[in-house]
Amino acid sequence: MSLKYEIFKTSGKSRLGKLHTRHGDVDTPAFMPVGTCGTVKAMMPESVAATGAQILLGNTYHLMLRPGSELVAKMGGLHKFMNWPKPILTDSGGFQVMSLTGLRKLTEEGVTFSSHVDGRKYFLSPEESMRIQYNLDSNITMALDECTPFPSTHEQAKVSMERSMRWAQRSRDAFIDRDGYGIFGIQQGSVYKDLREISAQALTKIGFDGYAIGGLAVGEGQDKMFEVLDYAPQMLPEDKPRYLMGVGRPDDIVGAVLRGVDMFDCVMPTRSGRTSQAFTRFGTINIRNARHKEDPRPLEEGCDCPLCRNYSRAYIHHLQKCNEVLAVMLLTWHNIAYYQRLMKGLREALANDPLSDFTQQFYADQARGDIKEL
RNA sequence: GGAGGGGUGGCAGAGCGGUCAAAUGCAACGGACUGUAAAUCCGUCGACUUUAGUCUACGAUGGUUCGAAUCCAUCCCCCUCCA
Repeated sequence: MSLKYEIFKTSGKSRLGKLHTRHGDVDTPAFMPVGTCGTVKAMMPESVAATGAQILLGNTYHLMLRPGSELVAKMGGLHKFMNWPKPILTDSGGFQVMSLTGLRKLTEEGVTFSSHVDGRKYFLSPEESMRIQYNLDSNITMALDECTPFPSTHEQAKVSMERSMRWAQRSRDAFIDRDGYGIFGIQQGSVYKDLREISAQALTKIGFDGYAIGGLAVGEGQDKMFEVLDYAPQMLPEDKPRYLMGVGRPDDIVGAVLRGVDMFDCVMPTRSGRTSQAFTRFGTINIRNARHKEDPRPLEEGCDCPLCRNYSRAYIHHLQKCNEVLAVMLLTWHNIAYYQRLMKGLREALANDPLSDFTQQFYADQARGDIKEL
């Protein structure tokens, strides 16, 4: 295999590790900010790096439409194109199979999308997804899958998962091995344990550099998601990174790390930054709320992001009310910084047992968020 | 002085006899957001009670009418054009 993964220490089901890629290392547990269209919305790549992020997520479907993977290749690859020299993982388009239902047609061969931009038709097969991600120079290519929607009956989830497994094989076959690059398979099976098991076995048999858990955080709720995570990670090879796709809220991430997950991505910190929700040690804050109008305090005491270092809640509230882009930029920066600080805290706790001290403090702090005066 | 056009909920602005507590937008207040069709979407927005309902409301007063934001009279303001 072409991607090296080291596990330094485990604590319960949790693991402290490091993933080595051609473009640098990634300490795990890791959170990957989402940069769908070749940019983390409202952030300069240098700023994203300043938060401590070591790897970004890009998207096959969106970059295929604009500007096209050939152009990105011609411009020297996605790292150079977007000025992000560190590792990049690209989603295969599998999430769009679910999120763009109605704009796509699914067959055994692949998916035909009617572009949400101009209606033009695009065909995405496992082979085509591999070719595009190769063009993008992605360090971690994701197999093309179908993110199974929730709720799905056992039968629907089975049919969907089985196709994803056939596509996983085709993805693996079409993937070109290179040093410092790798491909991850994606487990499906919705909330059904037997299907998750079959899926895990199929993927393990094919053999990947890492294994993702897909089809979660799609509306089933945290309780059900944790039920699945109580067993799903352990079904996957122990010596490879495990990536929970699209998750999540801070407490989702902590809960998943405790259950043995190593990698995460989510639009939550960036999207929330654009919709005035800020994440803090003491829970979320909607900076648009009137109670912040005359609050001279920083958003989060002790945070070293530019927002918290230099501006008051009153000022961010004002910027937000005026629809100023700076509000979006600063809130996004803060949220990404918060997520990276959370991951760093988890890693440090894992390095210096016991992890339970950290998680106990985390849950206690989050609970205090109910006190609105904070 | 002459001619004309207006005054509607925080603002702008529809409505021009009943289906009007009054469209729509903005503002205000709150909520949602999980591999990004999202700087987006949803709700509330006269008062009191709340399935329902009661009361006070479209410059002011009086009138016509079963019924008026809508028609008439008077008054008070505002705007445009001509002297």
